[in-house]
Amino acid sequence: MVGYFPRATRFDPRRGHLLYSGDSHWTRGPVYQTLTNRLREALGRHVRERYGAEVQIVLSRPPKLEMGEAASPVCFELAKQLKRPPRQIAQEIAANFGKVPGISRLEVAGGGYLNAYFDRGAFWESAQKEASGRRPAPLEDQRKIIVEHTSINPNKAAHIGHLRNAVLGDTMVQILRHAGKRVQIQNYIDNTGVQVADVVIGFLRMEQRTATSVMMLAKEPKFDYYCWDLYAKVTNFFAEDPERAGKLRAETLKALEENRGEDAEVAQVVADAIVTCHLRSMARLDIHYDLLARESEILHLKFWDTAFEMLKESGAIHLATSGKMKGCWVLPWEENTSPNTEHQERTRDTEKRKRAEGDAGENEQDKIIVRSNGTVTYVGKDIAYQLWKFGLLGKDFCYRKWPESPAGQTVWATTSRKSEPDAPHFGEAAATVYNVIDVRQAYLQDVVAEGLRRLGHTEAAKNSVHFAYEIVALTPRCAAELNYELSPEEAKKPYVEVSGRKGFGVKADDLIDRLEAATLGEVLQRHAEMIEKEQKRTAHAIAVSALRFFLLKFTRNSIIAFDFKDALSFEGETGPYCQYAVVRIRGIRRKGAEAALATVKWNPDAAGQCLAEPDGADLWELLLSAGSLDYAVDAAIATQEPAFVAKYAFQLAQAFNNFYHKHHILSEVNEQKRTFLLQLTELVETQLVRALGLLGIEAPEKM
RNA sequence: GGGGCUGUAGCUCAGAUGGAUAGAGCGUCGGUUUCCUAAACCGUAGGUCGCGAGUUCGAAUCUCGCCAGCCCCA
Repeated sequence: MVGYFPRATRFDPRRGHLLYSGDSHWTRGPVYQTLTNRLREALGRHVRERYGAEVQIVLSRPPKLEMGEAASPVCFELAKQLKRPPRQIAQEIAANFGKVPGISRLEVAGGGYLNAYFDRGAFWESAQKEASGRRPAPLEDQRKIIVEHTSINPNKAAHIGHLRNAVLGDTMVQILRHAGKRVQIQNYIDNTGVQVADVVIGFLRMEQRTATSVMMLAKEPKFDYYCWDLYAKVTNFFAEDPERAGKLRAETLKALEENRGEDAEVAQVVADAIVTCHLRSMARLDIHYDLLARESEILHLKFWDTAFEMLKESGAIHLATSGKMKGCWVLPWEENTSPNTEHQERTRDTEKRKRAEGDAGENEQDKIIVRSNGTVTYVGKDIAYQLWKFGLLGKDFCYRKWPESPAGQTVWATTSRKSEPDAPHFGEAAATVYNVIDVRQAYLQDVVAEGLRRLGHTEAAKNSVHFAYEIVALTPRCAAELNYELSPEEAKKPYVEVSGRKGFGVKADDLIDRLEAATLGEVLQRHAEMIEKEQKRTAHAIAVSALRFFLLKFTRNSIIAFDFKDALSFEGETGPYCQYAVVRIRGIRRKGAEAALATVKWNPDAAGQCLAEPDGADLWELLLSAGSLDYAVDAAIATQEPAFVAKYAFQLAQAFNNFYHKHHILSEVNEQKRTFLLQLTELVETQLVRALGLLGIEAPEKM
C-alpha cells in the first residue's frame, strides 16, 4: 500500500492537523468514549456474574453535569427480569461494584439510575496524553474501505448540490482515517453518458463547431461555465422537437459507447476538461481524490461484458420473453425486502396475483439491466463497477496520472492503455464501500446491491453502503436573486430544486468567490496591518470554513434550503465561530509568550485541585468536552453522520467561549492555577483544531 | 398503484442504540468592551414534539391508523 495514502507526515500546515505517521504508535488515552466502554463492559460483567442476567448495557450522558458523566438505566431492565424494584437493585450494584480505573464512584439517582462520576485528575492526565499522541497509522493488513464521492457528470460546472456530496464524502473519509481505517477515495466519471452526449450535440449540431474549435475552447479557464449555459440551451433545443432529440441522442450515445468518430473525440475533450475544472473547484475546499474511475474504461475494458456473463450464468438476470419488457434482460425485483412479514406477505400475494393474471410471469417491478436494443442501463454498469470495487470481477483497470491535477496533488485515473509503472494497486478488494449518492437514487443503489446478492456475494451486498443525503434546494428568495422566474407551483413551495438541465442553480465557484469576497471585507476591517497575502489566506480559510460547516451542520436526511444570507453568516453555529475560539486561544498564547510569565514548578496535583468541586465545575465541563472527541467520532461513524463532529466542534468552541468570559487566564494570580488554565486552553486548542481538521476546516492565526 | 423520507419554539435545525426538567442557532427585547480582539458573552420571551390509539415502569424516539408535504419505481 504505497503511494496514495499520505504517510510519514507529522504536521501538514495546509490542513492544519496531524496526518498519518508511518512509525508512530497510537495511544488512545481513556478519554470519554474509551472510559464509557470500559464502564459498560464492567457493568455487563457484574450484572452477568451477580444476577445471571444478559442485558444490553445502555449508557447515556446525564442531563446535568452534577449527575455525573455517564448514566445507565440498566436497573429498570433488570427490575423486569428479576421482578424487584429498580432502585433496590441499583443500590445493590452501587454498593458491590468493583473499582473501574478512571471512574471514582457510582451513585444511585432517581428511580434507579446508576450515575458514574469520573476521576477528574485521571481524566485530565489521559486527555493530555491523547492530545499529545499522534493519529494511528492504518494497519497494513487491514482491509481497505472505499469512499466514492463527488461523481459529477462531466458536462457542466459543479453546483451547490455537488458540493454537499463532496463535503460529506470528504469529511467521512477524514473521520474514518482518524479512526485508523485505510480509506481510498474514488470519484466516478460518467464520461460516456447522456449528459456528456447532450453537450456534444450542443457543440457539434447546434453551434456547428469542429472538434478543433471545441478543443481550443476547452482550454479557456471558465469552460465549465460555458458548458453550463450550453447544456441549458440544449435542453431547450430538445424540447422544441422531442423526436429529433431522441434520435440525435441515441446516435451520439452509441458513438460515445463505441468510442468512434468526431462525437467520441469531442466527448473526451469536453469530459476531460470539465473533470479538470471540477478538481480545481473541489481543491479550493481542500477536497482531493485518489482515483478517477471512468465509465469509458468500464466499457472499453469489457467490465460490463464480464459482469453480464456472470449475471446470465448465475441466473441472476433473465431474458424477458413476453410482455412490455420483451427482449430485455431483467433483474427480478420485489418491493419491500424488509423482514416485516405481514406486510411482505401482502405484497407477495399481490404480485402473485398480478403474475397469474397476465404478462405470462413478468413482473412490472423487475428492473431492466439491458434494454431490448442491446444497450446497457447505467445500473448495469454500476453493478460491474461495484463488483470491481469488491475484487469480485476478476479484472482490473489500467492506471495513469491525471495530467492536470491541482498543485501538489497526484490524482490517478483509469485508462484502457498501459498502466504507468508506479501506479498503486487500486484493484485490491475493499471490505466496505461507501457510495455517496443523493437519496433519490436509493432504489437504484438497492438494485446494485441486489445484483451482488443474486450473484452469491451476500457479504459484499451487505457491505455496500449507500451513504445517502438529501438534496440542496434554493429558497424562493435565493431563486429570485438569481433572476429565476418561478412557476406558480414553485412559488408555493418552501424551496426550489436546483436543475443543471435548466441551468438553474448556484455554481460552486461563484459561491466560493462570494464567500471569499465577504470574508475578505471582514478581514480588511479588522486587520489592516496584515500583509495582503495573509489577508487573502485568512479570508479563504474563513470562507471554506463557513461553507463546509454550513453543509455539515445538517444531518444527511435534511433538505438544505440554500440561501446566501444563511451561507454567508459568520455568527452563531457556524465554522467561523469555531475558528474564532481557536484564534482566541492563539492570541492568549502569543500574549503569554510576550509577557514571558515566570514558569513555575508544576505540581501535578494542582489539576485535580482546580477541577475539584464546587469551583471547578465549569473547568471540568470544558475538560470533559475537550476529552470527548473520540465519543463524537465514534458516534459519527456508527450513525454515518459527519454532523456529529460538526456539532462537537461547535459545542467545544461554545464551552471555551463560556470559559473565556469567566476566567481571565494571563492575569490569574495563583501561579499553579494559571498554569493549569493555560494547559487546559492548549488542550482545547489541540482538540478543536483536530475536530475542525476532520471537517476540512483550518484555523487561522488571526481573524 | 407500490416503496421510501419528513412533520419538534416565530424561522432553520439537533435530539444514534426507548430514560431524568425536550435543546441549539437565528430572529425579538434588554444588557456587557479602561480588552487574553465583541466573528464574543449574559439575561428575556417563545413548545398540544402533526393528530389519534397501542406496547412499556417510562415514548419526540417503537407499532398501527389518519392528516400534510416531498422523493423514487412503474
